[in-house]
Amino acid sequence: MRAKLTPRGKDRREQLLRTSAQLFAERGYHPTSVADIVSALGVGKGVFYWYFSSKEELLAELLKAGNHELRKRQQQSIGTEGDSLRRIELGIEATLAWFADHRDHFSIIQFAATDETFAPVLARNEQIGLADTARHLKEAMADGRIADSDPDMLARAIHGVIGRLTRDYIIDRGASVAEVAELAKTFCLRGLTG
Amino acid sequence: MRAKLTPRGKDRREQLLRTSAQLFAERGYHPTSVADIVSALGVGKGVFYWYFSSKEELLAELLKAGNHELRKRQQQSIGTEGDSLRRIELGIEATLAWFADHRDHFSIIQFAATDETFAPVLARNEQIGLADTARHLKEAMADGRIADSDPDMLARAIHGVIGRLTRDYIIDRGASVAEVAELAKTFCLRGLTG
Amino acid sequence: MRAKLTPRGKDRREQLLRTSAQLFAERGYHPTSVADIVSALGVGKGVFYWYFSSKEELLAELLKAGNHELRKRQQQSIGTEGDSLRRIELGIEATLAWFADHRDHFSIIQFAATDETFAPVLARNEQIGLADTARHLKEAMADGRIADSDPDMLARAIHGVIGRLTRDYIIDRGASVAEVAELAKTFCLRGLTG
Amino acid sequence: MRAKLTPRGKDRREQLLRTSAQLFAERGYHPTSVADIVSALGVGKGVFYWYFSSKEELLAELLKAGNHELRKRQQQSIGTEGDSLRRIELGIEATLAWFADHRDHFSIIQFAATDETFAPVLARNEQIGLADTARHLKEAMADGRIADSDPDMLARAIHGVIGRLTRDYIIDRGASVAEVAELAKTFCLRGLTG
DNA sequence: TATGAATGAGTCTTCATTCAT
DNA sequence: AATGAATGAAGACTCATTCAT
Repeated sequence: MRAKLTPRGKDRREQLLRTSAQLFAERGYHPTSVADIVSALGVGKGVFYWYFSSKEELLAELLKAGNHELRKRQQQSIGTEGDSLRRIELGIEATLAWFADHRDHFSIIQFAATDETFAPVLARNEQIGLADTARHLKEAMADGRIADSDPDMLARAIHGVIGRLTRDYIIDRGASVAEVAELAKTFCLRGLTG
Repeated sequence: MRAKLTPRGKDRREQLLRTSAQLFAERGYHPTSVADIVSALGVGKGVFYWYFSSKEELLAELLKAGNHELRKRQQQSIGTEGDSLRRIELGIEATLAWFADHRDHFSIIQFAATDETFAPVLARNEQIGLADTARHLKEAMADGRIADSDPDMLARAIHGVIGRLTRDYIIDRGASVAEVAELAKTFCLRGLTG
Repeated sequence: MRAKLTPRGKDRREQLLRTSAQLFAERGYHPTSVADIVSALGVGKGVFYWYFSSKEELLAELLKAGNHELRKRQQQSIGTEGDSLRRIELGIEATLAWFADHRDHFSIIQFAATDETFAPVLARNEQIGLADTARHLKEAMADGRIADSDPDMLARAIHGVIGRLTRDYIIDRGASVAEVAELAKTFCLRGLTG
Repeated sequence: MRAKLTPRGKDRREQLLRTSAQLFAERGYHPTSVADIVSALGVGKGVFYWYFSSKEELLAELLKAGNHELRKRQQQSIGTEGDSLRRIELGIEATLAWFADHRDHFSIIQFAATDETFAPVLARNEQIGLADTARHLKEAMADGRIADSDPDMLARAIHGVIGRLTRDYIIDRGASVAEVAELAKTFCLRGLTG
């Protein structure tokens, strides 16, 4: 991770990130060699190692950047909404919508989850997302909107629903976000409120 | 997949299956070499290939056998229970309990999901589980116990909850099955009935 | 090579020889494993090593036995023919005819020629065949039927013609022996007599 | 088959080709491992795979390049000779002479003939050589220099003679080209003209 | 910045042969 | 005589990474 990059250098870096993400999603991380990546861009192998110190670092970068974007989208979507449960609904929608636009990212996360190496990055990402959800849940409990219960476990249950429906419908079948979001919101909100 | 195996041969095969599952779960599939597996058993490399035609076949075998066992447990647990929603609850409990006893299997499934090679086996396994759940849901809808909705999508939502809580609590933290099952059942049942 | 074999034992040995020859011809010597051979016969691996001390020995056996048969056929064909040149013609015909009936053997010889291991057996076989031909040639020279020349080199030239036409027409295209023999005899006899 | 090679790269490629040819000829194709090849050059194993995608490809390359050279030599030797039969004689001589200078190549062809994998390349090479010879034969027939007969079969008979004498005298005994060519030419020309 | 070349440990798999029963 | 099981050396090939230019 060089500190200073010329504009051209930034472009190259972006190119590498984009191309890798695509290839990783298509073929998987291990089956995609550094040689594949650079040759897809028509450059020499040195280029890769000029911008990234290793293949692992690149994936970590991808993971971090993706999560950053996802969260931005969630926050934009939630905006200043005052209702805690409504915030959860908006978050669900935003998440599905973002993955619909960034399908590559899903498979990458999926893989990273099976490799100890990426546990730290992934854990941090998840922690952030869970904390967001849990915050809304705690507020809803404090307001008596939902019964008292373990907010962390509930947050994980909700993320489980989102993750599974995203994979099965958004990624695998290219279903419409609205349709899936509808069921996801209903199921989760009822699950919380009873 | 040799047709005839002497008792001794069956034992060896089981040993290989067990040992592999353990190593795959600990270090991951790729990082575990065939050499690691056989040397853990203190036998020659050829032994592996006497019982399995490839490392891939071994994993597929593990996947199939595991799912078979899981389903057996679910069926035993459900027994002749007549109430459709209660059957779902029993299924949730049985699943968490089985994974608590077979943590290795969870990481193996997780990995397999990231490798195209195993998509067919995995798809078949999932399909079976989903169909079981969807059947109960359809019955509940027919009986007016829950509102009409897409039973397949609901089944996947439920499996999403179970999968996530299993991973985060049963596998990662060794939490008690009862405790997790309690929340999972409540969340899912409310999610269905509103 | 066990000294005494029961009648049943002799059969087994023959079966092994026949099956091996066929498989070697179809797939090649190296690509055919001992496992392939015994499993084609539906017997255990021990059987193979009961009758042959090694895969190599089996091939050598095949080579020797085949050559023995070929020569028998040539001799039967030549019988008591008094004319030396006519004897060469009869030999050519008999050789083509024998290979037409034993195509497997041709590929086996072909392979053996590329492996140092079998050089001795092959050399011995060739030597015998060449000596037969050379004897007729010497007689023809002594009788003034053909010009004096190196009988060994001439014999090899004749064998070159036979070998090549056998491969290209008898083996590869299943051409009729008569047709090929016609040209072979004409070409060789003219080559000798001018 | 990398498209771009620096001068240094071209050298390496040539070295690999040369070294492999030598080792294949000495020990045979299968007994020569890629490890043997690279260690004979004192380089790492990856070098081999930088220039050739497989051991097979290397051999195919060798076969093609060799045949190309041989044919060049034949054409140079024949030049603008107008007499069809004389062209055949010149071709015979050139072939023996080329193999005398490239003995390695002979064993390589010999081996390749026993492995289905190389059948296509070999077939193409042979086809070219046979077509050349057959062309001269047809001309000779048209001119009434030799009797009408199957030109393809005759070409194969001639190649049979050349192949055999090359192997037995040029390769195995290092005999003088002139001496062998003399008999080969006489035998074949007489064989044709009667 | 970038390239082509090189490294070499590590992977899966094959197979002739031997052994215990 | 015969079987299923086991051995283990050897082979082709991959690939992240480094280096000389």
